[in-house]
Amino acid sequence: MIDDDLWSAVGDPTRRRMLDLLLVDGGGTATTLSEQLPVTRQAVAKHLGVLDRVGLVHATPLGRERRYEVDEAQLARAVAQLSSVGATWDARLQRIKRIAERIQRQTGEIS
Amino acid sequence: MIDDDLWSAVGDPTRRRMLDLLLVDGGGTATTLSEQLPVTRQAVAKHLGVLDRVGLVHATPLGRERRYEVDEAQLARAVAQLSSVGATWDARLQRIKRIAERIQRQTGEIS
DNA sequence: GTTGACGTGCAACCGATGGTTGCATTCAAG
DNA sequence: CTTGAATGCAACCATCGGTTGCACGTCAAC
Repeated sequence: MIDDDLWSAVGDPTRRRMLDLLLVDGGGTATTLSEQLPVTRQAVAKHLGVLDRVGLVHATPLGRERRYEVDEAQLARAVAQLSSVGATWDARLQRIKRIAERIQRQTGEIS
Repeated sequence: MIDDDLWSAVGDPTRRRMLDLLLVDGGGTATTLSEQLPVTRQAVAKHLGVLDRVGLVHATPLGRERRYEVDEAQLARAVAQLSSVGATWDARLQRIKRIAERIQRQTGEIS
């Protein structure tokens, strides 16, 4: 079954870009992330809270800053669910297509 | 580039279930969908509006009802984008892992 | 044709959420 | 100790998913 919390966490475009930045930079703080994003630091902080709550990132206090890093295992889980839903729809599409072809073939035989 | 509108359209769990129902039933109306969902007809109607606006479904007035069907090509596009983002993250994760291994190897050589 | 039932559309309302601004707090550095 | 950078907290606003209520068509049956 799919985890709606994980999906909706990844569903927000800003959070997706944040995950991307955290991956390429190998971690970051709310301030450093907000500098590379079109939103304020506070908005980034809220998003980090959401990502933390579903376990996609993990915070470590470092001096006066709060460094966040991606939890690779959890992100891998999220990726797996994405591809799972995609595969389901893909299968349904192909099934519909097969049925459509079969019906067309039968109709052809009848007429 | 990724299409945020398409993504956020399939980002909602109710809309995902609606797409699923439309696929297995081969189409439906706001009323028939709401009977198979834990939300009201009006909520379903709003979601159908969203899906229609991004081209994932297509409506055809039929007597007094309004029948909706999935636009397979557009859904295929959405699936492609899902797997695209997933692949990007997957690649980043593996790259990080490779770098980590290399650093570990170097550290091992140094120490 | 009227009546009634079914399906739809529109509007108002509510709670959650993504976003903002502003301010208080903490901690490193001079 | 004071200053500046980083965080945290609170209030506020717009949007969105969801609801209820009502008005408008349309099909069918009397």
